[in-house]
Amino acid sequence: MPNRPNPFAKTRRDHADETAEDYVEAIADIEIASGSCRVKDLAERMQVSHVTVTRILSRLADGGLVAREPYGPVGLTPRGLEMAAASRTRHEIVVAFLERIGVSNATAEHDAEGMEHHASKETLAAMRRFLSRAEDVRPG
Amino acid sequence: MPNRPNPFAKTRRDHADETAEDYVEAIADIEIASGSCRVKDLAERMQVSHVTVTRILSRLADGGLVAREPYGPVGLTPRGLEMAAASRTRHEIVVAFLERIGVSNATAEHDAEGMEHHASKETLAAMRRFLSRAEDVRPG
DNA sequence: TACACTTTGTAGCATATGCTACATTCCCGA
DNA sequence: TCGGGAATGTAGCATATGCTACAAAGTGTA
Ligand SMILES: [Mn+2]
Ligand SMILES: [Mn+2]
Ligand SMILES: [Mn+2]
Ligand SMILES: [Mn+2]
Repeated sequence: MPNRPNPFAKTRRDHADETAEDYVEAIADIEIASGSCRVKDLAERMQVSHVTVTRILSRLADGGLVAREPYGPVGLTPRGLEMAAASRTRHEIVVAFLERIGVSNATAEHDAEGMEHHASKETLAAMRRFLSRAEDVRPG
Repeated sequence: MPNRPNPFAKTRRDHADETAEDYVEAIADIEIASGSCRVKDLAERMQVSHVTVTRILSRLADGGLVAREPYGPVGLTPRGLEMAAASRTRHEIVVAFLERIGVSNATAEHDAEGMEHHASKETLAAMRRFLSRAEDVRPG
């Protein structure tokens, strides 16, 4: 029953997972880019206050996705790492797909940030198929 | 500046418009399907309690999108009608597009309900182009 | 007409996510 | 080492969206 029979309820469920997915993905990104992730880095990335970040990180820590100690850097648990990897993969598929149908990179990044959370496995599979076919047809 | 320079902020803005867009679209749908739209119809459609619907309708009425009187049916103002038409058009484009890349109708309807709010003009234009081309290529 | 059922409204609670203002801690350079 | 700026934490407020429980209004049928 991945798709219970109401689109609006499904969208609400997608949104309930969205913050966790975006934050763990951002944490992984920032760790890779600059060695360690701080509250401040996330606040800048998300364009919210550090207060909002701190509260959300507490919840993610309670949920076993994030490792936190006061005034320390932000880390990911094994589960957080897993979710980050999956989120990044999905993000990349959606961005690549949008670009392939002719959307500019900037817009693709903007739209994908929201759309990615609503793309079901079936839709992601369709996007992947489309990308593969396009690669088959065009050389390089 | 339709795209201010942060994907997460853009996604939050998309979400801020989402409820209004979905509700006016639903109201228009229900009016067409059954002659008049009641609180109860919306609660069923959205799969939420009638309390949630009532509160949201009050806000939409304050915003000049919805016409309300106590215990009466739910109507749309001219602005509400406009928004409903635009929302429906966009919804149909996204659904048709997903189906065209091979997603089943049920999944397309589910995913589109969330994705539609994040599809920028540029992305919608790309989807439209894709649909037109596909129509050119395949007969019928 | 009267009563029962349905529908809508209201009170009050909960969670998630924003914010500013202020307190505390950390860290680096003098 | 210490003093000040940067980073983080906390208090308290706001909005949006969910809910249940109860109250009030509307509707149809006996
Ligand atoms: Mn995202
Ligand atoms: Mn969304
Ligand atoms: Mn929608
Ligand atoms: Mn819709």
